[in-house]
Amino acid sequence: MAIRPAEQLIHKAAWLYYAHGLRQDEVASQLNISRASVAMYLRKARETGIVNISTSTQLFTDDVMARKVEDAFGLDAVWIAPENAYLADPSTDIAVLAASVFLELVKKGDRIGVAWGRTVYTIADIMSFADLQDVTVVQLCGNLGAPYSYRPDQCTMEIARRLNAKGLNFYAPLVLSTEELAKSLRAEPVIRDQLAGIAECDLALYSVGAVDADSHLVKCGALSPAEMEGLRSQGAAGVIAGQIIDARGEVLDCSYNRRVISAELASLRAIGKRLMVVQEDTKFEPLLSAIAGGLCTHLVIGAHMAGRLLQYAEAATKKAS
Amino acid sequence: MAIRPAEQLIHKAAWLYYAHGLRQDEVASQLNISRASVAMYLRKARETGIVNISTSTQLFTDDVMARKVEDAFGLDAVWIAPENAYLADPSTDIAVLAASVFLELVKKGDRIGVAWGRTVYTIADIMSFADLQDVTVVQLCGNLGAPYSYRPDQCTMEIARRLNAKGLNFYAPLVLSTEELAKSLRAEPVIRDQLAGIAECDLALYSVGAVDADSHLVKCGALSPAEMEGLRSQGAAGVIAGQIIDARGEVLDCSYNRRVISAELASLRAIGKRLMVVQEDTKFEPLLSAIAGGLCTHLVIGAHMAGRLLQYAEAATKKAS
DNA sequence: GTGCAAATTTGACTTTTGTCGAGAGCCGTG
DNA sequence: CACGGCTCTCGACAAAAGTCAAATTTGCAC
Repeated sequence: MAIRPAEQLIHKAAWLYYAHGLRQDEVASQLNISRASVAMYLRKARETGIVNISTSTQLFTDDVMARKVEDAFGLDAVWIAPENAYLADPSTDIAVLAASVFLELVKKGDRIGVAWGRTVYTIADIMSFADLQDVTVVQLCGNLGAPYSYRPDQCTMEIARRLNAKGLNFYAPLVLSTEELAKSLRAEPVIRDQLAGIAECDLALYSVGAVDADSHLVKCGALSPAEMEGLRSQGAAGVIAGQIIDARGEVLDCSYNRRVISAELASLRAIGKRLMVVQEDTKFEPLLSAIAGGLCTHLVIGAHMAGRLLQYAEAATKKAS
Repeated sequence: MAIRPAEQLIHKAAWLYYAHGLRQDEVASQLNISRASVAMYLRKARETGIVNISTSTQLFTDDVMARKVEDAFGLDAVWIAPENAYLADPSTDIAVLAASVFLELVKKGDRIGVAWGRTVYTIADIMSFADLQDVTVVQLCGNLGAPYSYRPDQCTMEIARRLNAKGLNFYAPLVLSTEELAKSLRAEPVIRDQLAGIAECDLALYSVGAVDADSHLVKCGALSPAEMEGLRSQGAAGVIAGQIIDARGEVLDCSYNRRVISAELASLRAIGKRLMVVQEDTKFEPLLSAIAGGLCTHLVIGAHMAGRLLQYAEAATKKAS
């Protein structure tokens, strides 16, 4: 990337202000520009990730509850957003925490898989900017053409933009009308390569969807409410990257799943750090399934959900003994 | 580390302010404290590394000159502080840059070797705070009892403090009066372990000293000006972690070196990232020696020094062809 | 060269933040 | 239980940073 003169100025201003600790007016006189310009440059510096301001998420993992959840479910790390203790809007709280955790987990040169959903998009939307080098963000599942603001490709691109990373989109629909077509499309070199590349990721970011009429799969028209209900009776327990999973966290054997273009669960499991973020309390069963299926090593949830998880784990232990 | 209630408050304030982007007065009303307290908590958050503000050092490596130096001397990365373009005090500029580079190179769980000198202490002094986990800072050489403000152990401890890391000091003098004593001391388990641990470091931070009467070795009384002059005529070209090196970057064969308790050069070379910082222009020859001896993979210097290095490299190439 | 649109820069104003001394609360000691 | 020393907190003021519309410069097509 060539260094444009404007960028040079932004960098100089940021350097003098943040690294040397000069005041804005001092920076202004150093660079022979007005202080107002300095203020503007500094904003740009923050927005481009030249300057990074990050808050430690330590305290959210240090939580006793977080430790217990880790132990009970064998997870690598758990962060718990203390509900209603902080903000009026609790779901934002989880997203903000998730974004920080995400940025803490990303390393230079990483390959990152990103799925789709309201949760993921919310995270992308509030995530602060960073200047990671050689980071690639890959889309984990096909696109949904629906006029939704948080389409899979948008989630991917927005996160890539925030990280100053390369975004690798998936130019295929999430779900096709026949199994044959899906099979042929998966065999296409472009698609095949993309799918194969998923297992090479270092970090995945996704949420889990519920199997009900509120699901995005229904809202975007991929499935009708009736079909969804049918799948549920067949054992559908959650939605991961556009695919239906059962209670064990395995792909449900159904026509819909065979028509989907998305990351194989085996590929997802091959990713070292699988960060799952769950905002809604209604996603308790889906989350349990995802954990059961080993689809999550790092977890960000709210205090209430954590409570339910622990309660469940305790009950299971008692029954076992 | 148990979480003290005060720390909890600091963390909450920092979280609301930096992660959620609330204003100080909003944070204050959320936490039911005065805005003045919030301001104070935020300062503490910055000072303890709960909040991290870092500026990308990208532009200093992107420099064409930096690339040329990298290529000419086979270094992994070079950062060049543009002299007098930025600040009144050019040496501060180098130290600020070095501190940023250092923080960029440190990773969680790292073991870091730190040597000693005015340069290193300056860096420690202006380095911003961070909250690295499981980081250990080890002292690379014995202590100098002299009443200097930048003793080896102080450099180590200060950096450890800033990083919230564990500091491992070296409880031995840098130089002893007889070779026998030095040898016995090196064989002591405590010392031996410390010396052995140096090769396990992931990152080293040091500068190189000049062989003249201004050297700290002279100022601290480890060597007399006359002795120093004598060493110079024996081929002394620089000082690394209290040891005298020759122009090839090898330990000079002399009594002084045999009386020193410090990291073996072989151990230093075993460290993956060796960050060398040179402020003074007078340290041209010492720097060349250090580079020749493979004691430096990452380099932070000023523009003037960079120019001299390139000039030298060019001349060497011409002579060779 | 000229004219026009877009981007950049600035001064003046408002809002937000930093600081400091005074006062309140706390704790061990005599 | 009164005392001094200590830390923590707050209100009020001063300093610094953010914002916006107007002015200026820049880039570009004609």
